[in-house]
Amino acid sequence: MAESTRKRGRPRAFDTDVALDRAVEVFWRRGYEGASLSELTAAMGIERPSMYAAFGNKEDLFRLAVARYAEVDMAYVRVALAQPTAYQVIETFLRTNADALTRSDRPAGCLSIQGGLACGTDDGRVATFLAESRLTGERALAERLSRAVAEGDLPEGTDPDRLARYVMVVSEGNAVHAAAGVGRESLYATIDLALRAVPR
Amino acid sequence: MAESTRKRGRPRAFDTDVALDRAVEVFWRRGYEGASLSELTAAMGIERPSMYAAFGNKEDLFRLAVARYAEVDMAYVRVALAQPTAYQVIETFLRTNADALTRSDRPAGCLSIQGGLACGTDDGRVATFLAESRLTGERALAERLSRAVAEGDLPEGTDPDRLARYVMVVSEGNAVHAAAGVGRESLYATIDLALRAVPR
DNA sequence: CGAATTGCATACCGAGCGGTAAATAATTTG
DNA sequence: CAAATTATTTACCGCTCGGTATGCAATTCG
Repeated sequence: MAESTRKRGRPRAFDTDVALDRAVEVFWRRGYEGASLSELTAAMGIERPSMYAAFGNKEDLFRLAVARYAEVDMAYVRVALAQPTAYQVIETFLRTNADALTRSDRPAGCLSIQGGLACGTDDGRVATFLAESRLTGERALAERLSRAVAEGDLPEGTDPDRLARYVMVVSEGNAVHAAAGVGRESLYATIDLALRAVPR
Repeated sequence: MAESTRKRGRPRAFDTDVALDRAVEVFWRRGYEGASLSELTAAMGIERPSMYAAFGNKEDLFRLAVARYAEVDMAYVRVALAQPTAYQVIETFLRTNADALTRSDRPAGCLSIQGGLACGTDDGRVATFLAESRLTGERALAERLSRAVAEGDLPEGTDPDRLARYVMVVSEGNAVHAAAGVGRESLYATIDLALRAVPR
């Protein structure tokens, strides 16, 4: 952010963003619980205490990883939301989402769903956090669609919340399929069908 | 199944199906990894060695639990597949699925998805198993829809595999939403929209 | 130059994990 | 009845988990 004024003490020997990207990948493949600190720190190229000093604890690291994921791997959402018409917003969102779910250089599927729908001993805090972060995306889409209704870009009486939820349902279902190995072209075919339900 | 001919040795002091139902619930709430043997056996009302003697190991127990889940908690699928028209098959499937995802006496969501999309050290065997079991359902639906195309119940040229996949995507997305606490009425609203994409 | 501050590496902690050995209890077979 | 068989109970195993105490290395401040 700001210019890094030289700090006292021994300088950090690794780049926190790079380390975070590595952590994203491990959490993505393994889920929150399935990712052990040993695998995480090995992938991040640092020792355990460095991770604790830099990021807090495992749960903190996961939340930061999800934030980084949203910034880097879900950049397509902002592009989609900027499309001129509601239909284009939805189509772009679903197709670029499918692309992201099936990138050959990334784990299949979506961190937000892979991360953990159900969890162990943490009283579901992680699952709740992920659900809320997905809901944030759903609300952003709903607001964009609401604007579209106001602008006459969607038929009068269209419920933007319901439409946004439907679009998210399709994207989440595609994420489940992608995690199971379904390929990009198949996801596209599903989207072709799903788009028939979008009012225009 | 068959009449239980008296067996030698000390008789089992618990009902395996009842115990399995309890295990289903724990796996459903916690996921495969999140469910510890301590919590499982406590819920099943038996000690650890009894579980190992009766079911094998944790992974075997999980597979049996999923089978039991398919038989008991997904009985609605068979009802849906038996509907007279393709549209009714799909609508019944999605609505009864939404009911199952939001039963007040059961965990929210779906064991097959909650169970674990990504897993830890087991090389994804559990995730693969769950994906295959979902695929079995998708194929059953595809076959039913294929018959519908042959019978002229769906427009000529309709691809039953794609349509089946779309329906499963909607049901899986709804499962993700349900796990996050979205209620039955909201799922119904999504289904109303989703059904607009179904050819008729 | 110290002195202070910060990060790194080794080695370790208690707890919980999945799984099991061994002794005992309940039943059928002869 | 005793022998054989099977289930249950208690206590335990080695391992890995997330997390940390401690001592050393690298840097800035005065």
